[in-house]
Amino acid sequence: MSAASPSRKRGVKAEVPITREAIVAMAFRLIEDRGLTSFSMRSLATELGVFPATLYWHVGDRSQLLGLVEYEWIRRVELPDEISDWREWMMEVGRRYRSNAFAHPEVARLATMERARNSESLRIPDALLGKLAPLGLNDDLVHAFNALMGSVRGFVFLELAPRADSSPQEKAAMEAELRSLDPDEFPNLTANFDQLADRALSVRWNDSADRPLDDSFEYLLRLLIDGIAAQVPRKRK
Amino acid sequence: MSAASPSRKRGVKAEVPITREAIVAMAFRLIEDRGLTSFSMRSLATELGVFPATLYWHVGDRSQLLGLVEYEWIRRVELPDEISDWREWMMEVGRRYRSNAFAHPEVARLATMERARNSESLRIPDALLGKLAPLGLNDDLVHAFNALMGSVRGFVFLELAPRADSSPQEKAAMEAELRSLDPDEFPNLTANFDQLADRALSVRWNDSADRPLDDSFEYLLRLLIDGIAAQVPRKRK
DNA sequence: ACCTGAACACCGTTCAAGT
DNA sequence: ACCTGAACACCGTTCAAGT
Repeated sequence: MSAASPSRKRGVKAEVPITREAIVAMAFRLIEDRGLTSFSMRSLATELGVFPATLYWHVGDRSQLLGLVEYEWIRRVELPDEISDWREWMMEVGRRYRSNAFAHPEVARLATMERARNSESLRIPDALLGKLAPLGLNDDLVHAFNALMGSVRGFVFLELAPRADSSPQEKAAMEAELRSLDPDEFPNLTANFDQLADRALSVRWNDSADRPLDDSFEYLLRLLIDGIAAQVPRKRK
Repeated sequence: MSAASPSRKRGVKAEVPITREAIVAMAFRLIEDRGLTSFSMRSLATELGVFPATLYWHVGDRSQLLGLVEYEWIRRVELPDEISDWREWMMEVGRRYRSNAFAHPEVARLATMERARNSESLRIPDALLGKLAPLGLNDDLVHAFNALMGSVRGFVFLELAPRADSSPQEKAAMEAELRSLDPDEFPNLTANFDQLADRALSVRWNDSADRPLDDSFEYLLRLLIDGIAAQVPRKRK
């Protein structure tokens, strides 16, 4: 149980060749299937039919491996080069980033939490900058960039956050707690409860996978992009 | 080394009385001083001169304890009840939330990552809703709420993220890497590098504590709040 | 009620040794 | 070059037993 099943003899190569790519692919699968918290180097090794130390030879250590998994995730986001209008382009990039996050929520959370230091992760920032720079925002260029990057990535991260520990009956307990808030302590939440129920951050009990905040995300993108557009001197609307 | 120093005898009370509050306060301090990653139930117990099992009697388990630490953190944000204008009120709440995060960055990261299920954490959402609801946004009420909550919390979280592993020479390596980006692969980043250097998400090497993105945060708040204001029917500007 | 002491089932990482 | 086997220094959590 502590290692490969038909335990190999010393120095004998594994039956399936252990490559860097195979390790990363399996790590991606395990994180997504069993959750980031229950992922471990040891369980990964067991799954590959190999001893833990083998992994260290191929991928350095745990945090380097997670960096490779991150890379594998962000790589999946394709840029919509066919869209010429900068506003539509940004909307679409936002949507694709978010779609990719929902397709692999556990890895997405990982990718937001750790610093993405791979230069591949600069592909999207570079493209975004390519759209922002020609607008003539001057000193606000960096702020528009930060506002977009921070809001979009941050929003999606918060959307995904509760996935962590939502057991069957935890949900019910949470719903009951939210439904029975004290109107004296939380007058506004209780007064507007029907509108918010399971549709607002901090007022949800289901996974975002079940009831995503699609419309709120679109609203946010519009707010940001229209706001930036309003500051563009007078080139195109 | 594995427990209290002058090792007490069985059943003898600790010299310093171990209360729930004392445990939470010490956990807060340890997380902030030594970082979230190196915090453990065992080190906390040692620091309190007590055996690990003692903690479990008082605070349940690790995740419940972290919930209490979270609560202790968010509690510190005071709402600016003296401000009547809703736009200024929201700007100020955003600033205070962010200030509190910078005052305790490690705990702030924790509080964003875990689900804050304490009802105290609904104090700010309730107050925000109290300002948004009278604006007459109708169906957009929930979206404006989500856009504000998600952007602000998400932005600050991303600002704080790289704190995790910034050693002395890691910074220099990162700066060097960013400064020597390939202009063919990243034409826009390299062309606008001076404007972005150490001031943009994904293009930083110093801690946000050293060079915070103050202006970008203000810009984001303005974008959001002005955007919402533009959709207010015609009550107040 | 409150705490000890030991145990259980895990971790990440290192390293000499094998082939 | 690549992998084993064992070891080191940790974890979170449980539980009978003590007072």
